[in-house]
Amino acid sequence: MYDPAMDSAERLIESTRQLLWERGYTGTSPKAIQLSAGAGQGSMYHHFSGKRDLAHAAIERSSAALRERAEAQLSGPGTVPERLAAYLRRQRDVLKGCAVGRLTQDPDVMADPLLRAPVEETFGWLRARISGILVEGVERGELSPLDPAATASALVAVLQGGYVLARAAGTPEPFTEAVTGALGLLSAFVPAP
Amino acid sequence: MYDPAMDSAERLIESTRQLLWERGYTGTSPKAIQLSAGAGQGSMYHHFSGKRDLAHAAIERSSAALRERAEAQLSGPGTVPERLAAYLRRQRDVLKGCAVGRLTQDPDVMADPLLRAPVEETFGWLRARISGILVEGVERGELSPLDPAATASALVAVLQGGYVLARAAGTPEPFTEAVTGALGLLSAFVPAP
DNA sequence: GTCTATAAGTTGATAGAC
DNA sequence: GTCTATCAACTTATAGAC
Repeated sequence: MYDPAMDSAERLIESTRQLLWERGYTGTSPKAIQLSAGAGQGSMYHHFSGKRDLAHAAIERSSAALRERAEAQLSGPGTVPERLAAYLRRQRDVLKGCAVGRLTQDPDVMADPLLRAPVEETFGWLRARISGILVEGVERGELSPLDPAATASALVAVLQGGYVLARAAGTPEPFTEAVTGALGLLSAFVPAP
Repeated sequence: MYDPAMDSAERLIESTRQLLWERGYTGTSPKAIQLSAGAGQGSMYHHFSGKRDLAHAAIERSSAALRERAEAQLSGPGTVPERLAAYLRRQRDVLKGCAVGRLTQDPDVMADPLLRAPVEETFGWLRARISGILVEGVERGELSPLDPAATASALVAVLQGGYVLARAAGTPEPFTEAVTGALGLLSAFVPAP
């Protein structure tokens, strides 16, 4: 993770982001962050008040990144079913899991309003965004009538649960399979051309 | 967790099971286990070789429990769609999450073949079991033809992802909503009576 | 079986020099 | 801004008494 092109504060945030992703909040020590960033204790405590402060910056960044990547696919060209398929089938580092979803399993993150807020907002936004797209699809006649909010939650859950199944299996295959299954079910709501 | 009706070894396993569920492997110390079980260090290291040994016993137990509860619903009465709905809608402590799925986020568990095996087996079994039930449903004419393996993975993913969304939101609602969405999509494959 | 003592290493910081 | 020293508490045991 050490990259001399970034300044210390930047390297510390990026290292924290990666370590939170891989090991969670409890599993990530200031020492490990400093080692990964190539920064000393003095540097870390100069730029940030402590582990919590660094984690906050890292979580905000991961949350923003998730939203940007999702929006890029969801606002793309094509019909609503095509846009949803593009989002679900997007290239992902499946075995690494979701940098934001992962944090929901960390009780210390969820117990801290400051750390928790970006996680809550991100999934709230994603479910609402996909629900809106489903409404759009029904209105345009690209989808048969369905419950938009419930279907949106199901689609987001398939991704988050797909990561769990893939990690359990040790291979990305169950993730891809779950996405295929979800799109197969959804295809029953796509009117014939 | 202290229950004088259980012996020390039993209380240690149950305490470990609960702590792994709530805080994960990294977040659970031998000291916390002993405190929760009302057992001393000597007792713990007499019955178990260490934290890993105790975690192994606890994970085996959680995995067996998940399979038993799932089988109870899945082998129940009714048509295939009814049995799947009964399983998906089963009463759950949603905000607590899944005791087995949670472990997939713990790198120390996934890196250890002994601790990882029960997790891998449990989800492998569950996906195969539901896939078999879907095959049964199609054969009986209770479901229109669909991809059984992919649909099974999608349904299990909806549950695991539902836990993630619920914890992110701080309320069980997104879990219930995701299940409703999944059953709504599946209902398009249930022939009219 | 359970208890207490001991210990080397880590955690998450603070203090003050440069 | 970054460095080194220091620190109290915790982690994950091991040893030996009872």
